[in-house]
Parts: sequence; structure tokens; C-alpha cells
Amino acid sequence: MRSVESRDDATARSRIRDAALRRFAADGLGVGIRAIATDAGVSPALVLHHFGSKDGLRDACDDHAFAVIREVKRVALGPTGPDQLLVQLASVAEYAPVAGYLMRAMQSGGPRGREAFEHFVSDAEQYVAEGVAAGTLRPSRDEKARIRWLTLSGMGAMLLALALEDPPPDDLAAWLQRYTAEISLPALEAFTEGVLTDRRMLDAYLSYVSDPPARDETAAS
Amino acid sequence: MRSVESRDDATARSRIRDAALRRFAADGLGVGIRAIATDAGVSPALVLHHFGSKDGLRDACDDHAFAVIREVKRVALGPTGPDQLLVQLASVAEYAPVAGYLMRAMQSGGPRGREAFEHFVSDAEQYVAEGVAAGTLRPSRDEKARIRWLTLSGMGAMLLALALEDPPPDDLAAWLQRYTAEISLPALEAFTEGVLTDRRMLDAYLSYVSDPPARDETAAS
DNA sequence: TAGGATCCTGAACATGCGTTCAGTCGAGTC
DNA sequence: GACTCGACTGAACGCATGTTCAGGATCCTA
Repeated sequence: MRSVESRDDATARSRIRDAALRRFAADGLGVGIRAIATDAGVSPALVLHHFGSKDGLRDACDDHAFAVIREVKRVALGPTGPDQLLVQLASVAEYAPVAGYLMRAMQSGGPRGREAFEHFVSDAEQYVAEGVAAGTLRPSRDEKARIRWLTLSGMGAMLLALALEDPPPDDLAAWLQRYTAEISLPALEAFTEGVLTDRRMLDAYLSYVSDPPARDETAAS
Repeated sequence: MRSVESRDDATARSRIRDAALRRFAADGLGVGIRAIATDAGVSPALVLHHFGSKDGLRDACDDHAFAVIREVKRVALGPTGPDQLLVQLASVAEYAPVAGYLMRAMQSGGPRGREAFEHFVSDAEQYVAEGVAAGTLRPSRDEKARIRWLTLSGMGAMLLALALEDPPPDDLAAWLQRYTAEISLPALEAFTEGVLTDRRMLDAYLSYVSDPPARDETAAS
């Protein structure tokens, strides 16, 4: 009715997309179009009118999420781990839904989840390379495998912790900070001092992969 | 189709439960009763007749899964990590669906997922305590937090890797072994040599939080 | 002022879900 | 033989989902 509201109305399409982002982040990707439409204050049919289908809506969410990530990475930098990008993202209240959405996307897997995941892997790639070059991170015998494992572990732990939360937290940023606080000590401890006391297992593995593997012990037919 | 099938028929109820276990493991907990009933060669109504509801069917799956785990743990021995119990379980072809089901249960979260998760945490508790006592594992400043983090990371990484797989692998045991092979080097490397080169971040954290978190009953530093 | 495109809605449709129910079949019991 | 009881099924119900469609409302343009 006013110019202010009509400015909101001009972004009706993006209002739906934002509502979808929020709902997806809060309740997972299974939420119905009707719930999203209600949140946005429109009819379910309008959602389809603008995005064609629920999949089209997901496309728009993906595009927006990746755009935000790209923008944020252009400004801020140097987190301490592959999962810290999300924490930083969520700490900006405006971007919290984007962080939540990306988490749900990875959690639900599939090609879209994989795309989001690879995004974080390549982010970690850059960050680890810088750390190794600066001398703060040890080099790895297989850098690519280590980065993938670090991302898998950091993200996976976070996603599992979130999934186990019941009911799902309403304030994602606060939850992420609490989670980070809980894992900081063990993670730092393990990553600076290690977990194993000696090199026997590592050396055994290294000699195992360098020599032709003789496999008859653990195999069960 | 007399005595042989009637022997199968005597376990009609368990045949449904096994089909459910397999289906749940393969396609996630979202699969419908009709699909399970078809797999078991019965009508959907019979599933409800035996288990009351889909939730009752899940109860039966949980009970059976935990029973198998208890039995396997009684026989087999010390794995090398919190996620290796599942790998060992799946390596026995007969128990692979159980392992897959437990993974899906944790993935889907909620109270039931949490129950499964806590099962693995307490398993890791015992295993880590033995390792520390034997001198193969370093003690932690907060043992409870470390065990939780280790389980969260190991399981989370595995579940995320599985979720990203598209389409979901049909042979879970083979997939788990391939996955283990991929992460063995970086995990062993990080856990014996560490990832960070110096103690600055850890020391900074330790001085930041004055002393280890509240619960230190078991911490005998 | 008229025409047309765009935004938007209410009511439906098709589908799949978990679940219910009336009733059939077959074996064991009096 | 009649009766009972559990296993079992086919057909339906109620509900929620994504989607479609005819048409109303609004605004821009000619």
C-alpha cells in the first residue's frame, strides 16, 4: 500500500526465495511448498508461477547461496578449518539461512549436495595450500586426499551433530558457535599433538601400500 | 512349496523385518511400506498386522540391529576407530543390512538416531580407554569431549560420503572398504604426526579458556 | 479508453503415503 | 461337523504432497 511495502512487493519473487531458504534451513529440504508460500505470505500457486516447480525453486536457492558464498569469500578470509566458512557465514545474521541451507543440501546428498560439498573442498584446498606455504600446516603425503578427508570430517561431524539435535535448533548461528566451542579442544589437541603415541600404525600402512598387498586375512567369502 | 516354504513362512514376520532392514539401508528410512511388503512378498496390510505401524516396524529393526551389534561385539575385538565397528559389521555379508540401517538411522537423526549414535560413543569410550591404558593412545585433557568428537567426525565423515554417493551404492560392504582405503592415509597421518606445525593455536585456546570444561570426573591429568 | 501482458489466487487433480476394515483361508480344538 | 483364532489380503479412507488451470486483479502501453 505504501511505497515501502510496494518495494517489498517488487521483490515478491525474492521474498519467496528467502522464505524457502529459511524454511529449508530450519526444517530440511522435505518441507512443502505450502509452508514456504505461507511464510512468504503468498499462495502456493504463485511459487510455481515464479519458479516452475519445486526443483526450480531449489535451483534459485542454490544460485543465491553460491552467489552469497562467492561474495563473502571475496571479502572475508582465512578461517581455521574447512567448516569455519559456514560458521563465519552464519555469524552474519543475514546469511545464516544460506549457511543452514547449504548444510541441509549436503545432508540430503545427491548431485546438488555434492556440488555444495565440492565447493567447500575447493575452498579448503586454497586454505590448506596457504597454510602449508606459510609453514603453519604440515605437508601431506597425499594433499588431495587429506583435504577431502578434512572437509568430509569437519562437515560430516557438524552435519551429524545437527541431525542428532532434536528438535532442530531455531538459532543456527548460536548453535554453530556452541558446537564449535565443544569440539575446539579435542580438535586442536588432536591436530597439534596427534592421537596415536607412536608411528607403528602409520609405518605399517605405508609399507603395506608400497608393497604388493597380500590379502587373505580379513577377507570373508 | 510345502515344507521348505513353510519353514520360510514360519519366519514370515522376520522376513518382513529383514526386507525392511535391507530397504531402509539401501534407500533410506523414507521408503514406503508398500515397497517393503513387495520385497517380502506379502501385502502391505500384513506388515501393519505384525508390527502395528511403521513406527513399530522401526522398533523391531532397532531391536534387531542392537541385538546383532551386541552379539558381534561379544565375539569380535578391538577395532582401530569409532567407525570401524560398522566396517567390520558390514564385512560379514549377513550383517551388512544392519550396518546400513544403523547408518541411515544416524543420518536421519532424531531420538532414534541419537540412540544409535550414543551406542557407538560408548563403544568408542571403551576402546579409547583401553588404548590409553595400553599406551598406544595419548590421553586427552577432556576425554569425554575427545571421544564424542572422534565419533562425530568418524561417523559424520562416513555418513556424508555415503549421502554424497549418487546413486547410493548397492554393495555397502565394498563401498565401506573403498571408503576406508581412501581415508586411511590422511587419517593415520593426521593422528600420528598432527596437522599443525606448532602449538600456538592450542596454547592460545588453553589460555583463553582457563581450565578444561566442567565435567572432569574421569580426567586424571 | 481499450488491449494485453503480468502478477496472483482458489479450486481442483493425480499421486503416494500410513492406516483401517471387512472378510477369506487354513489349521487346531471341542 | 461346528467353532475359534491367527495369518493374510483387497479395497478403501484420510491426508499431504507437487502440480495444473481458469480466471480475477492490476498495471503498462498504444
